[in-house]
Amino acid sequence: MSGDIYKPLIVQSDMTLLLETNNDSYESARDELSVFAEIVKSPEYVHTYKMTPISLWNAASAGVKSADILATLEKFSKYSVSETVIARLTQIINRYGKVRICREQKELFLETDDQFIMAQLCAEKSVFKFFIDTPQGNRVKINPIFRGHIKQALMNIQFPPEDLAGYANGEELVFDLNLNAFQPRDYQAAAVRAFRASGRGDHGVVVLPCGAGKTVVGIEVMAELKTETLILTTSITAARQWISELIHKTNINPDLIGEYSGEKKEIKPVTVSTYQIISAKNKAGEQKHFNLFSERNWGFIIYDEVHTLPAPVFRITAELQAKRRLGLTATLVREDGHEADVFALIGPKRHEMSWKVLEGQGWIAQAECFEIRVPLPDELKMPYAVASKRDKFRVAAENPDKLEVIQELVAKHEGAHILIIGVYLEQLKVIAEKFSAPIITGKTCNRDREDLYGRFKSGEISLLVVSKVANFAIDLPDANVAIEVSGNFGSRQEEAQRLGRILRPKVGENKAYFYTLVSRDTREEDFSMHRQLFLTEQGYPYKIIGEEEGND
DNA sequence: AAACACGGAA
DNA sequence: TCAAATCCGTGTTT
Repeated sequence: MSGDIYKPLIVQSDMTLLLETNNDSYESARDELSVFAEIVKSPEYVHTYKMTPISLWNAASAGVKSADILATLEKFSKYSVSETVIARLTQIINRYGKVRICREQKELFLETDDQFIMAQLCAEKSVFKFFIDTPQGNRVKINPIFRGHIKQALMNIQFPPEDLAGYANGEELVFDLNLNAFQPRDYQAAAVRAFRASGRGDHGVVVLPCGAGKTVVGIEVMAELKTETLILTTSITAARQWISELIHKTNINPDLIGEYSGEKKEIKPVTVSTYQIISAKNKAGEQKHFNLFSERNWGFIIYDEVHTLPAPVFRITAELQAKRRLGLTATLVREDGHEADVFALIGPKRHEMSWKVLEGQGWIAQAECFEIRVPLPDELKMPYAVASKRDKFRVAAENPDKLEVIQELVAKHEGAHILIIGVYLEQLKVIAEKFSAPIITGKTCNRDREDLYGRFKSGEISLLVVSKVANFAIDLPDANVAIEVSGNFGSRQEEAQRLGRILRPKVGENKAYFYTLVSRDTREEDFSMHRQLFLTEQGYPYKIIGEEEGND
């Protein structure tokens, strides 16, 4: 355990990890650290990771032991790991599963092997208010109605429970996969196995990059469970995508598949709905559309894009703990810190596939990311300086000198399919005009959108300007170059989504390019850095261009 | 019925 | 932090 200053890692006693990026073992260290730590900062030479309770519990739920983590830290660390870190780490990891929820016939119990923990729970009002009996030895009867609430309460006091109480079986639905139409991929099958893992499985989250076929994972699980299923999505477009995938990839009679949305109110053995309609309230202010949950005996619930769950859906999910449930997402990070609710109410992360691994296997295109820093023109320096804090961002984002850079990039990638993505309509209109390219905004009607998508796909149009619709529309066509001219503050998942647009495998050279333009020495740089965190964690370094005067 | 327009929500 | 986008519900027109 003697120190070795040529290793890449420094483990600090506040549970943060500093990783040098220009070290030979940087990449293997990054891959191993991401199992139990989250990246928080990614400037050029040293990346900062943090071991949080949730990141550690996710690892613990996958069977990682504190000794494994310690071994990884020792393997990469310059100096021996401090006692404080070892103690804290072990303490957090060991808490996972110390408390279990178990079933005996129709009754639910909270169980622990440790009488001191039981004593502690009995002293915690937020927890003991759900007890419906006095503890017998190391277990206590709880009210099944509050299975979700008690899990949230236990999370709050840092005792993430392991839920072994099982599920109510839903109505049977017999069908098979249509294996003539598609071939399940190895990693999708691995995700299904990890989710189903006997005993503790059938609730939890699967993390897969955009374009890796998350719906296929959901459909494969459905084919194993063979029960009536409710699928919740973020938009109508996504809902319809699920429906058409289900029709294409299974032999379920299309009459048995329904859409429950603002337009249609079908409740069928397989029903696809949106989070919004579930969150809708009536005049009295209480949950409308609750019949969606009570009308049929669902055996399985799929949460698409689980990182976007709105608060009301968490409330409902808390009541649905006896249902099998699968969360799907490309990124578990939320800017609002509701990861704990996802962990408590949906379940732990069961499987994660990194973008880099998929890239290596050729399932997604190889991507190169660049951040190009464009100086503010002199005439905007004064307006920027005097602008209020919140206007500064807009001034920087709309830097007109970005136009020239776009020009260069477009020239460089002649013949490519180029997508220009931005937030501010005014700016986008100027760009569209300059390159006489069509523009798609929220106002563009569906017919025009489809027409433009079609012409872009066929190659008739090589340049398309899109606004925030790019974040929602999942039917955007393939492109191999994306230029981001302005982004939405620090949203990490937005960045991930946008990169996802260009990652679908390409014919010929399987490569894609992603450029993000920011004004140099402005607040835009800070936000841009935050957005990139997620991608850095996934192994996509940004090359920064234009840091010094006389850039290219 | 289906297609649209508008306001509210979060 | 903003601006722009979504969906839902209701009401009106074809």
